[in-house]
Amino acid sequence: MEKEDSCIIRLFSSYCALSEEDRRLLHRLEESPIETRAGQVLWKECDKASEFCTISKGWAYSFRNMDDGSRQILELFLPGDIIGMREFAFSQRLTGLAMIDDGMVCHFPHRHLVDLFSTSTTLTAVLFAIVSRHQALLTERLVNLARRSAQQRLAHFIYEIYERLNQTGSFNGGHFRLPLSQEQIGDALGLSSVHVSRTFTSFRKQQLVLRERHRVYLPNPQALAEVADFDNRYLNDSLKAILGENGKLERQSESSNAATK
Amino acid sequence: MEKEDSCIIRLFSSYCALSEEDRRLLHRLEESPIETRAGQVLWKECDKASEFCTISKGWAYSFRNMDDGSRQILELFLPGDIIGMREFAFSQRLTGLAMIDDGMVCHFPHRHLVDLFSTSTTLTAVLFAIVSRHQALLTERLVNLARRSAQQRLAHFIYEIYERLNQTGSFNGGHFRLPLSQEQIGDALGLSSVHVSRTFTSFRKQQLVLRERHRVYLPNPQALAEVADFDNRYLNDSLKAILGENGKLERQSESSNAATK
DNA sequence: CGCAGTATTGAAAAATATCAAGAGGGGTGG
DNA sequence: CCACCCCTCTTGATATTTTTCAATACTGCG
Repeated sequence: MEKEDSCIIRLFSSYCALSEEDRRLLHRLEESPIETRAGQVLWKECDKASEFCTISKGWAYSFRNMDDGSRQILELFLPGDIIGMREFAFSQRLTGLAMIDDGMVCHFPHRHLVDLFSTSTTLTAVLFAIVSRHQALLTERLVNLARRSAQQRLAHFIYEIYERLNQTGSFNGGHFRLPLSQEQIGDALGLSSVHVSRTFTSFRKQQLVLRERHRVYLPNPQALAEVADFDNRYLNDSLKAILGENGKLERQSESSNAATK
Repeated sequence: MEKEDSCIIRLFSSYCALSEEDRRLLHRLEESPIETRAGQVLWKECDKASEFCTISKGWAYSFRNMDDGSRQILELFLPGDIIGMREFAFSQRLTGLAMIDDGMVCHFPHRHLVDLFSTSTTLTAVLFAIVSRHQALLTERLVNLARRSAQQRLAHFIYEIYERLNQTGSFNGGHFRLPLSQEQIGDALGLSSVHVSRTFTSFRKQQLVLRERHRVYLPNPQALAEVADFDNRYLNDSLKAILGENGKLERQSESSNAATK
């Protein structure tokens, strides 16, 4: 991995070794980076959907506004993520998308992906793996919302972010930035902001999570994972060699990601 | 669509016209049909994952057993669905899979899909569209669990099944079979079976849903959809022409599926 | 007929939401 | 530099929703 690699190339190459040609194809997906501002809404429900986008800087979330005025935050996107794959088969957006931070995104039309299907089997398979992992995240979130207490939900949410930041190497020191208000966290967890506050207070008393403004310290990540009933297979098993046996596809060395659990 | 078409060919051809070659490729995914019994567990969490499967008869669900002994049902699979795409990037199953009905399934290894990527751009794109639609279902379920009351959840759940059965032409007369116990419904909705029972009772009083054993009558589907705050775009918009502009891919006539909403 | 799984109903308990009031913090304009 | 304001967070009291426990009824089946 050369240092000039973009986020998306780093993402793909964590799954599989890429040819120069593959890199060139991927670069097409990041042709026109756009600066975005914190709070900016990139699209709303029901907007026309004909583009994906990649995020190379900042955090974003997808959301759904409900009839009763409440809001559900569905996914949290960190740098390197691909956004909008849900709507590949749809003509309209099913969820809105908003920036949390200032950041940088690149749009590209659905058609570029179809082009990619016909040019590189490797990239197609990797893309499929990425979608598959994304679905695993979504599934886990679903379990979290449906079956766990407020404490567990919040613990799971924070620990998942901690793990994802770890994976992309964005975690250093015992703390990280969590640029979400308690209201936004509540919207993500299906809880009222008041209850999120109470839960944070309780975590502070238990020395599980110390939150200060937008900075979070985890004195004992392992303990937090246990509270959350966190099983990190859905995050850490996704770099397996899908492609090993096919002649055209090379298995990548495993050095880039330590096996866990 | 010839009458000899299998479920999966019908599924794919609802997105896009298929060549003979495409059909032949798809047939490979249904080589070895296996009879299954009601209640049979096809795989459990943590089992090795190297196969997808298609379901051609009967209903199935994916589930997750929680540490506290409860269970979450994540997805409901009806005939024609492809199962296990979540684990394409994983070496282990993340959820179990169980049959509701007696039925028929066909297993095929992940590698067949990679082969398909390298042989047919059309099928690849359609597959992607199918995955995308599946993700839309999952997202909608998430919103349902996180943001709605028990009444709305149940209404949404039932109405979604009603719509899906309509789409595959499996709905006739004013009623359909819903072969799930109230406990299973609760497991799917994150509710206790007791509360599911109360909610059904309330629906009966409101003449929204009449449930008798495993048969469900909807005197007024529209009213049910309104209670559920149901927006059917996520089910009915997914057959758009993704592939129109690419030379190799033909847009299908729209006759097979009426536009809705 | 009896049995096992499933469904219903009531009463009490638990979890979470809502409402409301106040506290803290950071940016902005004077 | 200060005052003010807006936004976010905290905390308490109360209301609502859903769960749990328990008892009883129902249903299909051997």
